[in-house]
Amino acid sequence: MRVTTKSRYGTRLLLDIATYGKEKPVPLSDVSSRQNISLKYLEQITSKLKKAGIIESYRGQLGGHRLAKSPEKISIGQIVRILEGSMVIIDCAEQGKQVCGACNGAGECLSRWVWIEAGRAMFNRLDEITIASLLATGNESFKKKQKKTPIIK
Amino acid sequence: MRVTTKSRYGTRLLLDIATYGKEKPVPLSDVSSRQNISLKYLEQITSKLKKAGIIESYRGQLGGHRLAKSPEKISIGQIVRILEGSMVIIDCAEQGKQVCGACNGAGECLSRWVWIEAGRAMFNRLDEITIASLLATGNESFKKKQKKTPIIK
DNA sequence: ACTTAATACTATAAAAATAGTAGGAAATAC
DNA sequence: GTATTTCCTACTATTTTTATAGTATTAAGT
Repeated sequence: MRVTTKSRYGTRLLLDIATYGKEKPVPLSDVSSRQNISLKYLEQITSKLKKAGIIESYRGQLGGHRLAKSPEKISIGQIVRILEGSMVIIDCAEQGKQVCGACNGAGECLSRWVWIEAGRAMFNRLDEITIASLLATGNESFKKKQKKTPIIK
Repeated sequence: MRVTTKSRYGTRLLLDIATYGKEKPVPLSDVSSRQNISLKYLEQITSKLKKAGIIESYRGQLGGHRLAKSPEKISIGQIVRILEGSMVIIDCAEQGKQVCGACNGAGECLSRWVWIEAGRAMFNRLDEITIASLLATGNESFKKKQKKTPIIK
């Protein structure tokens, strides 16, 4: 169980655009070299973010991407929902989807609720964190936590 | 991003054992037919749960598995930690693991904290839910919802 | 002792998801 | 017209997940 690179790269992409895109659109080639992420892969990510109204894009020379909303209004929860393939912890727990056949047997319906809860807890937290809050306060609160996590090698 | 079948089957397995294993050990063949999960796959899951001290196993005829702890002391968080391949949301956010190279670049260290938070929020919730609490609250409210519907594994 | 029913272990294979590439078309600035 | 950029679609490689298979071991019942 892990957040895929789409969400992780997407978050870094938006942090990058938020940081460097105040004056002018940020081209992906810049993001690619700063973040060390494949240009072509970034293109796929921006495509989704654009369709979802998170960023706006400009073609041609001097083109690039910028945030379509203020960083306060972009939560990590949104980003993950947009970029992650299967949104919630298990497919059949998603809204509107059919309940799985195993629900007939003992246990699955009980446990299905658990995964809904797990996803809810995670997204509740992720919805509290925004691009703005990350840029503003994330740096310091992170540095404190980082001391607790030993860096090996 | 999804919880794998290991955790989901594992939870159902333990619910099953908790339900049917009060008197005698529960053989996996029973669990397999009740839960409609491959016997061989269940064997792999029990192996991990046994090593982690969640269940105890008995070979031979009349053998099977039973809980090694009281159901109150088995949380879903534990189960997921034991059965899920990459425990936390991203590998490099796990305790004791090397921080990824991208942390040197802008953004990743900021965002890395996010995924740690996400995992923390999820596990905090999952640690509150136990096999016992599931069985206690679940039996009435969830068995009603069971319907015959398409199978999603 | 022999049969049966179970776990234990290790290896392998099939399927699905993830991660990344490739090539070219369209737009825009100079 | 050229350089730089997004846009779009398809493809491929890799990894992870999800099993299956086969054999060995253990214990109970007869």
